Amino acid sequence: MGTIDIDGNRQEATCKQELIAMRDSLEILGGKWKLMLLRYLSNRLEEKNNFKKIQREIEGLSAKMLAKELKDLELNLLVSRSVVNTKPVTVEYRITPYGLNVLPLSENLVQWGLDHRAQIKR
Amino acid sequence: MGTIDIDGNRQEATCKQELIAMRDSLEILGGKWKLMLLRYLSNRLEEKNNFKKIQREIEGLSAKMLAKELKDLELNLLVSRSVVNTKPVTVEYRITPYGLNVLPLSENLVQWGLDHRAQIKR
DNA sequence: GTAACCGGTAACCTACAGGAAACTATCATC
DNA sequence: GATGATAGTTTCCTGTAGGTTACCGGTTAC
Repeated sequence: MGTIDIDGNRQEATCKQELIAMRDSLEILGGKWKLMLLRYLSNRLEEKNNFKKIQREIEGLSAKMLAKELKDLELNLLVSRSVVNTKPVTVEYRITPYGLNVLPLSENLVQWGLDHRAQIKR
Repeated sequence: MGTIDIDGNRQEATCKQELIAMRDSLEILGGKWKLMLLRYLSNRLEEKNNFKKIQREIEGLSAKMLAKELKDLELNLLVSRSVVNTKPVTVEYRITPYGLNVLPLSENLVQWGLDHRAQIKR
């Protein structure tokens, strides 16, 4: 029945889990291009987003990084990849319904960044 | 009166600014210890948070990194540093009122991390 | 047959983040 | 005058994120 020890441990565990969760988020979303890709895809739900098209439209993004970031996002179920039987073969990337959950977070980051820039200018 | 060109440019600029703002946020808050430090300080508003005390209580955090992260946070007005005339001299770090604005964002990251861990387990 | 498109991969390189350990300087205590 | 506390700094080292360039295998169009 909740000795100080047990409560202490439980609270500490929860706190550690929170920190782990926070690092998870930063690790999974924190690459140079990941959030940018998710925002890009979320703005183009109706389009066919092929590998080359994405690379062409996001300036500075190399094939290697694009492939890697997309793989990471796919592993985390945030993006889906499907090969289409066109000639030559094309691959379509889409943000998943689950991936759309990242958008509020991304909006918060944008907002904080904008506010902060204003704050620092003072 | 809003030609296509003007609207197009305005929208593009806004979009770019959003991406810049997002990267700003990740850069400023994205170090290994920064958000952790802010959470730590926000949980100890009543205490005197000296350098050594912080270092002792956050496991794995070296003096070098602590000094660096605190400096960065101070530059961004998120943390305040004040030297106290004790013997030997002590330094008190506090999260600023402005710094408290980061907490909702941090909570969102924690929540997303927790949710995501649950999602991946399935 | 050769040039151009697709979706990548492989090899190499650099810069920076971050860790470990030793060191500095000041003051207090014993 | 040695020990230990304060708050850092300095030096050295390593791992990795990310960029550059070249390349591959398949298909179509000229």
